[in-house]
Amino acid sequence: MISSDVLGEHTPLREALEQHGYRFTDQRRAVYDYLLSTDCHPTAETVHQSVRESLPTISLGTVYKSLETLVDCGLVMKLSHADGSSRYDGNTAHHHHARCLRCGAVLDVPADETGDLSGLLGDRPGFTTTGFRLELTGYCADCA
Amino acid sequence: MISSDVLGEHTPLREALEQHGYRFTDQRRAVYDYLLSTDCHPTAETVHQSVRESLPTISLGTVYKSLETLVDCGLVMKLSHADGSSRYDGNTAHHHHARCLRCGAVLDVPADETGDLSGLLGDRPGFTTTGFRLELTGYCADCA
DNA sequence: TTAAATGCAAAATCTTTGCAGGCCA
DNA sequence: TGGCCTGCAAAGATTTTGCATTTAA
Repeated sequence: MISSDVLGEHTPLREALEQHGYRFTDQRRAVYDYLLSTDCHPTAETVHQSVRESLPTISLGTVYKSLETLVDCGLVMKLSHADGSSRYDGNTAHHHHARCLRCGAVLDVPADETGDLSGLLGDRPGFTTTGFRLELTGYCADCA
Repeated sequence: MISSDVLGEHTPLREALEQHGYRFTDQRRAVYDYLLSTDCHPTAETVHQSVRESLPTISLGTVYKSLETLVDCGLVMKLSHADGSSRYDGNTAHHHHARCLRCGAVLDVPADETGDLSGLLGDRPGFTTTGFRLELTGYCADCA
């Protein structure tokens, strides 16, 4: 297949994949592009349906494999919600999530809006903390 | 079935169930007792296997239904982790979780060990925060 | 050229649901 | 006694896996 990357637009993705020993493919690019293009936090199924608009032959299995590859490269975060479903987030800037208890929507919350939480990191008895995940719960503007 | 609750030991559970319009049953009691007895955060399957030691005929379906009932009563928390699996926690005191990135163990972290995070609550543009869930990630003592 | 990735479909998991019979209130 | 709850099994949903074919490097 002829890549549309002739102008070098996807160099960061290409380099991240190469660094982890993966190949650059149209499927992985399409999945990544879609995650970057949206603020929502789609399920694998949603990713599949959306990516099929530009790549009609991509299979759901490949979407799962591509997502796993991107997570392994650190380009994408895998989230899990209280309802147990897995969702994916292509926004790698440090941020948290706010989940509406009524409608289930998930919004991004920039880290600088929550104050300095770096005190959470470091050693405590029995556990060395290298990171954390924070999910705010409450009500979005529409449901408040 | 003859209840072993003749001494009133399970009054809190009984009252919580009644308050929400549910009946008190041996299956629900056994599931709840098991969650209170352990510090780990078991999956539904683990709950089933453990509860069967005292209640050999309980089915996995009933375990799922009992867990859902207990969650609805606010007696149990349903957790979901980055790996997508659902787990359950019978510790209702305010606490956070620390998940080991290597072995997957989940430890409880008392809220008073993480400093005051109450500043996270309240209104921000577009979202009213009523609570939050914090998961520390890092390495447990065995894996550090 | 060749090892890795894809597409497809089957399999494996995990969770929910429907129903006949049993049990709590 | 009446209606909720259980156990069972089947269905549904989600995710993984195996393999022949295709493709990136």
